Amino acid sequence: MKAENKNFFQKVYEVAKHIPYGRVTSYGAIAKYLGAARSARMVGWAMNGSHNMPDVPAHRVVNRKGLLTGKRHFDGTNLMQQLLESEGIKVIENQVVDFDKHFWDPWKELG
DNA sequence: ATTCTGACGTGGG
DNA sequence: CCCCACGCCAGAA
Repeated sequence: MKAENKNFFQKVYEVAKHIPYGRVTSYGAIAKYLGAARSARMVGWAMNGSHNMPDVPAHRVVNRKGLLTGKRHFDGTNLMQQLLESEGIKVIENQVVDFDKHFWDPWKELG
């Protein structure tokens, strides 16, 4: 793991921490915001390492369709969905309802 | 070194 | 909307 990646991870965590309660965003949005639009997968990988990090709501990060693709990386089978629903976000068939409505744009909030 | 695999996204059909 | 192919890059085997 290169030093730059570590910084990249840190940036991802920082952005993720800013996701407001009851809002969601996509991996691609974060990647683009960080200037790594072509490496959206790395954002997901960064989330893989977010387990150690406190205050990193990985459950608020989904793919572009609002699909809870990372649900299996959480403990249990529906922890991710539970967390989202506890924040007032409806989830049906592993998919966020009204995704565009709950979508949080990093550009809009962070500049 | 090589070949998958994957918490993704885009574009064509 | 769906499906498919491709680009992307870090790990695992």
